[in-house]
Amino acid sequence: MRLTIKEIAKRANVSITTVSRVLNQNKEGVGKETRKRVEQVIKESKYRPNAIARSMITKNTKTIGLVIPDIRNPFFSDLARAIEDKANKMQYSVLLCNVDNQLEVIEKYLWLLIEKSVDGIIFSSSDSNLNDGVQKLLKKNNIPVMFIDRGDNENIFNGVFIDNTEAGFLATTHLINLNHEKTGCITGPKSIWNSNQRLRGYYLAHEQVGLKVDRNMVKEGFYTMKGGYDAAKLLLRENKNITSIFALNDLMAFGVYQAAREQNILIPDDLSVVGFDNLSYNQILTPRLTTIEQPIKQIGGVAVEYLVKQIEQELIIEDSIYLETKLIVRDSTRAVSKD
Amino acid sequence: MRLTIKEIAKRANVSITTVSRVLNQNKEGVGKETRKRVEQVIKESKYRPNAIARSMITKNTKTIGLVIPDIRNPFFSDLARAIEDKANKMQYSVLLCNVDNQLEVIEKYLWLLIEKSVDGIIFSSSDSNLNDGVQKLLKKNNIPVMFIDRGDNENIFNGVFIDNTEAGFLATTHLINLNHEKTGCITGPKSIWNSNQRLRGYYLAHEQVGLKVDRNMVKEGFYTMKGGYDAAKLLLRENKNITSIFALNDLMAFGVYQAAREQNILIPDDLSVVGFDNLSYNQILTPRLTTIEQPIKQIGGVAVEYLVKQIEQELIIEDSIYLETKLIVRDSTRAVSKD
DNA sequence: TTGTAAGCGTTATCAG
DNA sequence: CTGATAACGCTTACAA
Repeated sequence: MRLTIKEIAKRANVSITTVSRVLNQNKEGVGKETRKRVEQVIKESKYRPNAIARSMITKNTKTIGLVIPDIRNPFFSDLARAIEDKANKMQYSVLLCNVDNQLEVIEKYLWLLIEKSVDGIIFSSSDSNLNDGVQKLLKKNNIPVMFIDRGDNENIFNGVFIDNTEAGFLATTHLINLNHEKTGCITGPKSIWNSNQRLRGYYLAHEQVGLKVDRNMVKEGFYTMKGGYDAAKLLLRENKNITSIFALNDLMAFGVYQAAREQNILIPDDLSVVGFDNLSYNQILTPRLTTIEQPIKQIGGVAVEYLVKQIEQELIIEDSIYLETKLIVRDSTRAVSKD
Repeated sequence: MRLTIKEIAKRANVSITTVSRVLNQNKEGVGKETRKRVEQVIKESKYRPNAIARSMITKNTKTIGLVIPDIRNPFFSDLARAIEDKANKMQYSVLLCNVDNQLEVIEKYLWLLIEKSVDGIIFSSSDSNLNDGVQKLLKKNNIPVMFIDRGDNENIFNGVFIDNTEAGFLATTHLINLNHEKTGCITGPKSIWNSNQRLRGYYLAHEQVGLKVDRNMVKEGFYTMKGGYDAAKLLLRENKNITSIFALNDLMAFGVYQAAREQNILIPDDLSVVGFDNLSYNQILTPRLTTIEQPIKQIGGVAVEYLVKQIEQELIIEDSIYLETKLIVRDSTRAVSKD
């Protein structure tokens, strides 16, 4: 059986209270000699306090739930890593939940997280609205939640975001400034809010300079490589005069590269491409991809930080946090000569 | 405050024991009427039992720790996903631990997992030997451990593996059969056992046909894209007559593609490339990469399955499990004409 | 079928 | 400075 505080107390010839004090308070409450003896016994016995029992009293588990669509998506693995690092630094552990954007799975997991008494939840899912029941449950159980990347429409919970519209505008304007008048756009799933925002930026950028966007120029690519590939093929087939493509995430931009290569379309000579996310693994692409950088590490870090603030200071974060994006111009975009 | 079983008992006008019975046993022990009433109250109150309190009694947490180098490595995110899926199906949650192959971090995390009383651990790290103290601790606390991908030299714990030597042999033989007599090899870190095994397969394949391997033909690529890129450049510079490269994981093969493209070396015309892992995201590569398929999903699934077996049946798995690999021939390898 | 009570391993309260 | 003792919210004998 596992060692308990009781056994340590016995071995050190003190009360369990004293052992507990040694375990928890660093300075006061225990005589120097006693402390030394207890510490010695703890070390010798390789005793570790039972966090479960501790949680019963303290009402915290030092654990946060991370709810994301799929850890295999490199955007989310980058994010998960950032979150885990920061959480770890702040003495929290991370429970991983892949929910595939499925409402039932999300709901099931949230119930589980409640049962397991996580101290807080970091949440990112396409479904912009949490199931109503779960929402109330989270509120009722007073579990702090931070959204990242993808928000809830009703702003019941706060989060860490970027200005997707602005970023979409930025990327599109970059292409327009390069004289591209026929820019296709490959979007994420229609249900995902941030994709719609980025698309909105794309439209706004065109509007601002009086450019009209053809209906055929916008295709849904589902935020996947394959989706981007398929959408690019459609785009290239239906629009002979297309000169550039704005993919609303890097994954889909990869798909565009693939489609272009298959059709012997040269990037950037024949086609300029802009992505979104600046995933670490897009280094592999030749030519290097021009893209919007999301401060993923920072997003994760800030999310944890504010979540812990809410947890420990029982503070309510009034507003969502918005972090800056940046256009990173590399080699996949080039100016076209004006007609 | 959060609802407790006591409150539910009060509301349903029964004892907490009865509520507990309704919560846990599905068929017996409670009268039909009573059960119905209690279930009704539970539902209305949106009551969820406190898993922490339950764990105190039952001595299990329905949680497993997943210790891996870095979730951003697509091999490990594929694996993590597989593990999480299977664990979830078996009613377990997954605590994520990125340890970057650093011994202190590993040790710190294992202590944490012990404190948190995880029911079992799935472990993958380059450092082939666990710290001795931790090893004993795991044994002493009787925590089941399954290794995956990377084992411990001393076979103190079992795991799910592939035959890396055989797979390395297979891949190399494929190239040799294609008349490649000058095949470079890009390895993982020297400290990683599975890389050494794959390299051994590479040597064996050459030996078998009486081919000598030049010292310059083997470079360390550290299992990273950048490492593969650097190693490929070295390989190409130092060996003018090289006709193929075997990268000991796909990530490094990506780096080889990049280096080749930069030097206008055509794959497979000028250079054949074989990878290892068959990561889902290597679809992006043109030409499609010939590689060794690791049954990642199965590895994760089996690891969880056997871990849970150990946990629930308190069964000791006698031997490690070895799963089959497969050579997937695609477009990155081509025969060279014999001199 | 139902309920009483002990106990899981801690922390917190209060007394000595 | 130290120690008894009561909680925490459940499950599980054991009793009725």
